[in-house]
Amino acid sequence: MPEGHTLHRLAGQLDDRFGGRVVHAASPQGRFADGAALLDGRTLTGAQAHGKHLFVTFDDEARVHVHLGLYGAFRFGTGEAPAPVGQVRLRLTAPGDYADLRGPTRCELLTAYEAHAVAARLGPDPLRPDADPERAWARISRSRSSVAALLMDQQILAGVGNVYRAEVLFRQGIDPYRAGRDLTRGEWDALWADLGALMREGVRLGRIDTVRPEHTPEATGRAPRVDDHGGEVYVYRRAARPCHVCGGEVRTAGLAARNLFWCPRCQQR
DNA sequence: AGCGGATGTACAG
DNA sequence: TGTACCTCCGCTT
Repeated sequence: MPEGHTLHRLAGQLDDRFGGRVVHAASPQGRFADGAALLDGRTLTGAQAHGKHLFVTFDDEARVHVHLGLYGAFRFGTGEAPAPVGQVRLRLTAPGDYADLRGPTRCELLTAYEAHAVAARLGPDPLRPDADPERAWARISRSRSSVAALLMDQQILAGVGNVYRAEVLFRQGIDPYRAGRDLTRGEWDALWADLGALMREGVRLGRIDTVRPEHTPEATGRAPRVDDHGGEVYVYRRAARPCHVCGGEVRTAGLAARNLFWCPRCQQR
């Protein structure tokens, strides 16, 4: 379930479980065998996320750069690690703890310099304290592209995916097809602030929950959402269903090879 | 049992 | 713009 919040949460979990410890690294599947061999027996010094990219640092300054792509995932376990089932790209173990990485689109060993270069290509990440929203606004406020496309562009904003895009535009009442350069400064400030709040909540809970208290199933009596991303949302994957706020029909359309969801009645600004 | 879609990205043309 | 990547899960049969 990888949007930016997932990677920040993973960085924290890797830090908690393996930070400062000597780890055993292996690639049961074999596709990261060379990298795992170089890391095996080293001390894992820390893990950081920048947008959807994860960097795990070791005592020789080498970094593992991981991008989960659409279906990559880490799974953590305690106790003795069981024999790997299926395709495990990277397994990290330390006494009493293990972590399995499956299905990433990238898992590679980088130098500190190369890792910095990867991060430098990304826009500001609402989850990072060092993020500078002015960098994103400078691009957005000059662009003729739709705000929906701009929010997903990792060189403009890092960490926002299809769920946060749909949900933040709904919460701010912004029509996804509006051009970036037609947004007001006030609208941008509200988008940035809301993304930060939503994504921090996502890190805390481990799921994407965007529905305000007054619109929750408990408050309105409607049936709670049950699906594989787990959270309560306004519009994401709710095409043709009634809007939680106005009761109108949620719409969907393709936009840059992704499915966009929005409520035309609530999002007219 | 098998199909298709998914919270993402990169590359071909 | 389309397709490949290569994993999981829900849905259909």
